Amino acid sequence: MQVTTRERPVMPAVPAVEGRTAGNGSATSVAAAGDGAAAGNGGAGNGGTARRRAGRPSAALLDKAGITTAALELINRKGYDGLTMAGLAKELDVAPSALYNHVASKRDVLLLVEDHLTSLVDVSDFGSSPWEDAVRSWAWSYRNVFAAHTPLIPVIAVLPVTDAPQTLAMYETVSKGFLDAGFPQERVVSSIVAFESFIFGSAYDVTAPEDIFDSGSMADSTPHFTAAVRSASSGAGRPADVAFELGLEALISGLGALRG
Amino acid sequence: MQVTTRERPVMPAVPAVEGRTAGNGSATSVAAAGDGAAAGNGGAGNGGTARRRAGRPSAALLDKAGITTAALELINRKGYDGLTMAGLAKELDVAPSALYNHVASKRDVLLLVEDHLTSLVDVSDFGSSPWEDAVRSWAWSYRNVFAAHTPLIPVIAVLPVTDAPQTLAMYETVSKGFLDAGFPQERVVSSIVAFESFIFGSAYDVTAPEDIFDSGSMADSTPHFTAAVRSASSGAGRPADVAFELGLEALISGLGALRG
DNA sequence: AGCACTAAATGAATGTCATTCATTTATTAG
DNA sequence: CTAATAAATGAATGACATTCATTTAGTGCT
Repeated sequence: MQVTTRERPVMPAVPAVEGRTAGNGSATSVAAAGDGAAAGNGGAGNGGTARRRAGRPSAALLDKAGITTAALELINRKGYDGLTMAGLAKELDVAPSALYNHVASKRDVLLLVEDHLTSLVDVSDFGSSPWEDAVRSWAWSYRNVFAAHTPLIPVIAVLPVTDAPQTLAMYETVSKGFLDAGFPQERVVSSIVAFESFIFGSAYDVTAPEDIFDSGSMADSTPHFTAAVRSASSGAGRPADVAFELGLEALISGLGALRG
Repeated sequence: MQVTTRERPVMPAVPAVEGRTAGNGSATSVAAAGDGAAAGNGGAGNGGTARRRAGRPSAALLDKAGITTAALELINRKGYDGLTMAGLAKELDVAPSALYNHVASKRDVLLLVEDHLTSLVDVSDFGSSPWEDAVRSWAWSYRNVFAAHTPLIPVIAVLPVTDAPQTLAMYETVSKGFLDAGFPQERVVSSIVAFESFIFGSAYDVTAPEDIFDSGSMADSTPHFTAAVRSASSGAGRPADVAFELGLEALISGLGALRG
């Protein structure tokens, strides 16, 4: 079946030749999403573009870098619930199905975002500062970046690094830092994983509501816990930060002992 | 609008009086989902029950304990993707909308499951063993329980304990254990949170694919990391277990130092 | 006993999504 | 020049969670 009788007024539509060299191959290079320059579409300004004709446009409207940028923009503006394929398409002024010429699924979009965010993690102290200091700044930065992106954590945890070049680059830098600090080669990966596990878990804490430990009506039956919660509240700094600092320093001194 | 002309052959349907005392109040008691006895429905056997008549049945078909049990059964059989409200309803031989008389949302179902699982975490060593040993068995048990239920972690992390009595009970036991071991009251909650963060993060690791660190074609550009991955693979035990052990022992000795 | 109210079912929408498919148009390889 | 491929559109499709009107059964009050 499939009867599709439909007249549409043929409207020639503007030629739309933007001045940009085709350059950027799309399938081969694995998303060098670093610099946001690519895939313009200005964003603002085109309020009410005339409906685009069907068929391949002369210059591609989409590429991975542009999709990544738009996804981040959408996430920042509306949160992860607001990140829908339809919304992303609208942001890019494109039909939803067009996205599937560039990514295979929504998960792919999340991967692009994840890899971009990882490139924001600060690894600059490895090589220039003592191991303890380098790990400390890396860990705080890593936690801070992903605290605002916890929905990505389940994705990262199971993500083969092959699919995420920036992530792989971070591991390389950190691994070298651990090796140079005297870690035995067989322990490097396990140690990094231990730090990462703590970091991801701690990222969730940041998003927890203030009253998460309010025992409410059950306070009577949980005296020790209730008292501990109350006395903790006077401590300085956000609770999530206090716990992170505590655990991080414990890991740094505990794992640091593995060095030769 | 809403025209609903529809004849249905009136079929008396079996009286369905199951021998069980009504007992169990549903709204008041906050889910004592411990023993799975409640809300039978056998599971197997009733292949093709005659369609039930609309309207309130003489004996309630659903309660929180039954929903919890069925949800767990479904999760074990089909995973979290298989846990849908429709599927859960089918498991309980009930219309999907019936569930909403007992839970407000799917999230509520996840909360019931979470709280039940928490009751499976082993806290028995607190009070009977040295702090180090008690924490160790608690942490391993906690991680193992939730490794099979990582989709709950985002829920737990933001869950006010008020809504989860078993979870609160666990915190009470653990808090007392920390206090008895000599932890200053103001540090107890932060310390527990630090352990928990590590535990949740580590639960994800368990589910990671074997080849997660395979750097594939990028191996050349990541020599240190690639070498570290290779040399780690000869280590004993599952990688996730090795990392967990390493981090846990570091936390135990690091945080243990806080005691007076 | 009668009556209003509430609890617990059914069944039929609803609305939101991700994803797929046929079709159209443009570019590129042979 | 022609076949293949790439990149759009627009119209389904199929899961889902959730809501609503309706039906039936217990409960509390007078």
